[in-house]
This record gives sequence, C-alpha cells and structure tokens, in this order.
Amino acid sequence: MFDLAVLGLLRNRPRHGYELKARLLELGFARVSFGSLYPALRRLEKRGFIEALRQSGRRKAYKLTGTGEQELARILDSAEDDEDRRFNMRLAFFQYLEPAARLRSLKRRRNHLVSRLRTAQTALQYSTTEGPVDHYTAALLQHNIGTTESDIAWLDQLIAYARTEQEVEVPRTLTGGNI
Amino acid sequence: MFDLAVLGLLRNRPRHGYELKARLLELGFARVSFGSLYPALRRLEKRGFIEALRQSGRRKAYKLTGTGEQELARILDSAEDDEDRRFNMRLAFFQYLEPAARLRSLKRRRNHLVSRLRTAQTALQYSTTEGPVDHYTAALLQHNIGTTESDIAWLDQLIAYARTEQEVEVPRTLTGGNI
DNA sequence: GTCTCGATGTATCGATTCGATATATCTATA
DNA sequence: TATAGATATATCGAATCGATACATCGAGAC
Repeated sequence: MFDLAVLGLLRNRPRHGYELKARLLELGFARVSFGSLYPALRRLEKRGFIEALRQSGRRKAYKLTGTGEQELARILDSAEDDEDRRFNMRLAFFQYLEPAARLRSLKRRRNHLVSRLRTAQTALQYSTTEGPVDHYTAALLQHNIGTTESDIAWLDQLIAYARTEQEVEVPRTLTGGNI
Repeated sequence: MFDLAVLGLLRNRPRHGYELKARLLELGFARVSFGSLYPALRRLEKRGFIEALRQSGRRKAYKLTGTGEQELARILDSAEDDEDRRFNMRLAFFQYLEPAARLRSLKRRRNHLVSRLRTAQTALQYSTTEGPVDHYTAALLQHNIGTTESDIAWLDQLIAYARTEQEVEVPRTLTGGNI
C-alpha cells in the first residue's frame, strides 16, 4: 500500500515525506500516518527503489530510481482487488499503467465487487443465520449492498471509458463485447 | 477493532474462533484474518474480558465475562468516528448502547463525514494543488465526494430513527431540534 | 471399505501498519 | 521577543495483515 503510494507520487517528481502525506490527503487517503510513511521510505530506499537527496534545512527529498519505476509498474499490474483502499490507490496511478492492463484490472475489480454483492445479499436474505437482526444491523447490511451496487455502476463507467481508450489506440479492436 | 468485534459477538452467546469469523463475514467485514482474530482472543482472555470453555474436539468456545461486558460498553461509547470500518463495527452492536448515546454517536459521525466532504470538495476544486489531474484520478476524487454525500444521507436516516427511539423512551423530549 | 477432497478448526510467523509521542525549525504576529 | 502554529522528521510498542501449516471430520467416488 505505502510502497505504491510513495512510488506513485515520486513518479512525477522528487518529494519529501511531509509533502507525500499532504498529497495523499488531497487524493482522499486521509489516514496515512507518519508511523507508516517514514518506515516505508527507508524500506524503499534500502531496496534501491528511491534515492534520498538532502535539501535545505531538515528536508529530505526522495526521487524515484529506474528499478523503482519497474517496481511501480509491477505493483500497478498486480491483482489486488479485494481491499478497497488498495484498489483506489492503484486507480490514483492508473496513468502509469498501459490501457490494456487498465481494462483488465477494472474488470477483475468488477468481478470481485459482484461476488461481494452476492455475499451481502445472501446474508441479508437469511437474516444472517442468527435470528432477525436489530434495526441498525439491518441498516448496515442494506447500506453495504447499496454501496457495493453503486461501486459496480461506477466501475462500469470506468470500464466504458477504458474501452474507448483502447479503441483509440488500437482501432481494429472488436467492439461490443460484453464485460 | 477486533476487541469490539469479539466482545460484541460474544455478548449474545459463547462462540469459537471460526464461528466469529463466519459471523463477521455475514455482517460485511470480509477481511478479518485469523492472524488478527486468534491473537485478539488471547489478548482479551488475558485481560479477563472473555473466558475459554473447551468444547468437544479441538473447538474452544469463549464466553463474555462481567468485566468484558463493561469493556464492550466502554468501546461502544467511545468517539472513534474517523475510520469507516470502526464506525460500522460500532453500528453493528448499537443494540447494546443506550438510545441517547446512539444519537450522540451518530451526530458525531455525521460531523466527521461533513468535514471529510469539505476536504474532498476543496481538493477537487483546486485540482489538488498539482496541475490538472488525469481522468482516473478525477473519477476517484468525484467518487469519493459522491460516496461521502451518500453516507451523510444515510446517517440522516439513522439519526431520524434514533430520534424516534428517544421520543418513545422519553416522551417529554423537545422535538424538532436541528442536527 | 477406503480414499480423497473440501469444509471446519486452531495456530504461528515475519512484515506492515497504526497511533501516540517527541522534537526541531521556521514564520507570522501580538 | 515571546509564542503559537505550521512544517518536518523520527521512533516505539501494539495491532493487524497475509501466508502458511496442520489436524479433524463428513460426504461422495470408486
């Protein structure tokens, strides 16, 4: 997670730790703590994926190395579709992934959400194996279903967009295939 | 998180580890690993919040103790409104919290979401301090806003419901106050 | 009958992340 | 010239994750 976040942000230009955190906050990843960020920076430096450039004062900027760029590509193309935050992080750096891989990734994520939806619907139907649930639990289960449905619809939009990207790049593509 | 999950589920009746995990899955908490669950069980047993009853075969059921019930009440009444999963977990066991505290908790959560929404809107407006963002990042930012708005609307429903609960219990309540 | 496979069930390990805290610097302003 | 708040790096113990190991049990194949 943090590896992806750091590498993805440094792909643009060198940045220091505090700046990384601020940028992640802007991207909607609010709960990024320094207790995770700084260890991640040292980890990535030790592995040779980033390099520290000491700046004025106490600031320490990091820049992405060549192998770091490869590592970023590897993580972006990996199939981690289960955890929401991880997928969103990947999406935030989709620009660095080739269009064909983007489409594959979006479809995988969609499949995952559909199976999650089925699980949620089943749980609600059978009143979750236990007796009937209280109002708040029922509300939670319903909300989970609604949220997941909305996420699937959102992915459908993204998939449609990714298809057009593909078509522009590879005009001889067979159009109209189903998801 | 896991303390709340375990204590909340054992409040009903004794259960063993595997059963706890299955029940959490039904409640929509898919990513509960045994590597977190079993350590949590031992932790809670050591603190005297739960007791192990050895069952037939390898099964080990745990029951909630008196102090465990107090600890559950304490956690449920705490103000951890920032992390989504944590709040949802609290909601799943709202039945064990007094109605007045429920209403307070829901309002706190709403305030938190409103401030999160403002942050997200500001980020999108200023194209996140950096230059203009690519399509996928923009989609992510937009989706974050939509999701948060929808969560706030959901909380409004829950708050309305919690108010009626209060009125039934305390009929002399001043009605019609704003959130 | 017994073999095998999948579900049930407990457990541990290294790595990662969290949450709280400490501390130094720089800048505006009272 | 305090002093308060934003900027900036860092660390520590505890909790969580993800993978893996391993044992039991029941059902169906053969």
